[in-house]
Amino acid sequence: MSESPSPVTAPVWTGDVKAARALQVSLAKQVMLRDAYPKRLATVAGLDVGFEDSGATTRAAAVLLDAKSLQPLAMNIARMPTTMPYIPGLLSFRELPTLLEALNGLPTSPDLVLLDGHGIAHPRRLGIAAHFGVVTGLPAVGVAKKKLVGDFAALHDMRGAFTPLRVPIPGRDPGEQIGWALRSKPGCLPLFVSPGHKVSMASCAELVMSFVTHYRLPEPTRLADRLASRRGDIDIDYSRTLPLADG
DNA sequence: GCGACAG
DNA sequence: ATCTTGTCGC
Repeated sequence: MSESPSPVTAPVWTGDVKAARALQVSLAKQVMLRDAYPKRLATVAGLDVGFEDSGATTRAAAVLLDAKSLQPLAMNIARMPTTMPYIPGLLSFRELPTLLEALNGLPTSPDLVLLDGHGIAHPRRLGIAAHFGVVTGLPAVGVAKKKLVGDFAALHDMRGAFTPLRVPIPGRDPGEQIGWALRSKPGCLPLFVSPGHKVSMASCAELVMSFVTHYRLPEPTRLADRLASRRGDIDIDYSRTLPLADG
């Protein structure tokens, strides 16, 4: 017998916090912490969410970039009615449905996805990037601007410096590492990077740094953030977009 | 009880 | 996240 392919299903908010947390514990077991993405990345996507109508509408932005030049190749915006409030630890139930719709609107599937929020650096090891990865099967990394859980030592104020983000474990001294505090830009607060799916702890920090130019945020997430928050537009390099049916 | 708390 | 003035530094 062959395994039934896991359906790409967005999480459904039923109002039951206990049930949502139980589902997270279950899905967290499906997270793959190994580098399972193309050695030579062709494309990388950035995903982020913003709100309209005072929060009544959830707006998700997806940007596809050339992994080498970091030039935008395509973008897509999706909107859905907001169905639940923000609850720390349950962010994916609020934003994932719209993010998946934005992703599906891209012309091609990316080799890697960067999301605004945490990967496994989460109370139950299933932040939005991990949840996204398990649900789509795509390699994903979480890039958060603030920590949700864990502690980290002082970090050098040098571009690219990173130190482990750990969570205590009764008994052992160096607790469990759940991610990294990354100084993507000197003089700026660090970013919190953690594996989402099919990406290893050992490589995720440097992987994210490979997408950072001179801003605090890596290009995929920075551009998606601008579109999601309508803080400006981005220039798509249509000359490199694969032609569709009739042009 | 008190502090923490992605977006 | 969103709102929104003032301020620091290259």
